[in-house]
Amino acid sequence: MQRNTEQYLVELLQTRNIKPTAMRLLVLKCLIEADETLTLRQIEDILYPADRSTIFRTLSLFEQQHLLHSINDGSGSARYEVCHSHHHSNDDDRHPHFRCLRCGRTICLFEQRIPKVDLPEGYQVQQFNYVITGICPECSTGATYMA
Amino acid sequence: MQRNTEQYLVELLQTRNIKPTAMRLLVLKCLIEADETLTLRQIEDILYPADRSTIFRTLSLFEQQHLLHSINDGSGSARYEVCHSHHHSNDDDRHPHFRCLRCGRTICLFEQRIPKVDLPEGYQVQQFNYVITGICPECSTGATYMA
DNA sequence: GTTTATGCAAATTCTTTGCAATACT
DNA sequence: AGTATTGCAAAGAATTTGCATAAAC
Repeated sequence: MQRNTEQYLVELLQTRNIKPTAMRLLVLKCLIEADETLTLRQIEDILYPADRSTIFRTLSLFEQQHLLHSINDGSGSARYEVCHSHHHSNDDDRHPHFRCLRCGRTICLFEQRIPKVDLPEGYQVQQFNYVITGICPECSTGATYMA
Repeated sequence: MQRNTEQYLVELLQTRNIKPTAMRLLVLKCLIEADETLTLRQIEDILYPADRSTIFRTLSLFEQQHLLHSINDGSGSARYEVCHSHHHSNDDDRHPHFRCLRCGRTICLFEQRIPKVDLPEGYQVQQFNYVITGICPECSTGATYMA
């Protein structure tokens, strides 16, 4: 890892009160470099032979400290993505996601906002989750995307 | 099961080209009578001692025939709900769902529509999934709802 | 009698935890 | 030394499949 990249990651962890260990830096780097959401399994593969439960606990910690959020896209496994807003404990940077049924990727639709729904009186909202499923542009054109 | 209720269910299955067996009628009835989404586990409990894999295969068949859709609310298990629109193979009746973190229910917000997001060129959309998490009115008022 | 549906058992996959070993301060 | 982190192993939960039996056409 480049020294200045590492420095950036260290600082990112510190802003969330997370002690920057080697494993945590690796997991964070992995998530930041992916331009799509990753499953635990995918991270495990990328960081092989790192241990699954360590990665799992790292992800849980990150989520608890609002450094990442997990999304549930109906694929059967949770997917993780680093938060873009750096407003602490406020996950209002959330955008819709698109899950491609052909290539299996779940892509962040950064350009879009999740349109809010007006709820009746009495609901306390914590989070919005918006997932569109279908076929992504790469897979539509015949040139099936292979991750 | 009342005779006229049964007749209704039989017809509903037939409109989707599903042979109305006893098990299928029970699963369908169970889903229609619930005013919330149900997990496989919940259906299993309601229909005890019916077999899990039979229910599972029934649900898969129903979904494939667009008689129900499954939603993924981040709770760790898929939830099922009968389609309201009876337009064949068109799941455009979808509404947002609200998952209460306290009582665990996932409620259908029938009054709301899922606001559509404009996607860039090239995306083929099949489905929209919108889940809001938080605390439901019953649980907010202190009188925690117990299913 | 052939096809379809069901029930049982178990495999698979994903998630999560207990605990001992290691590293850090 | 004392606390926090990691690795291994395995428990738990949800989903899915193989196969033999039973039911339907």
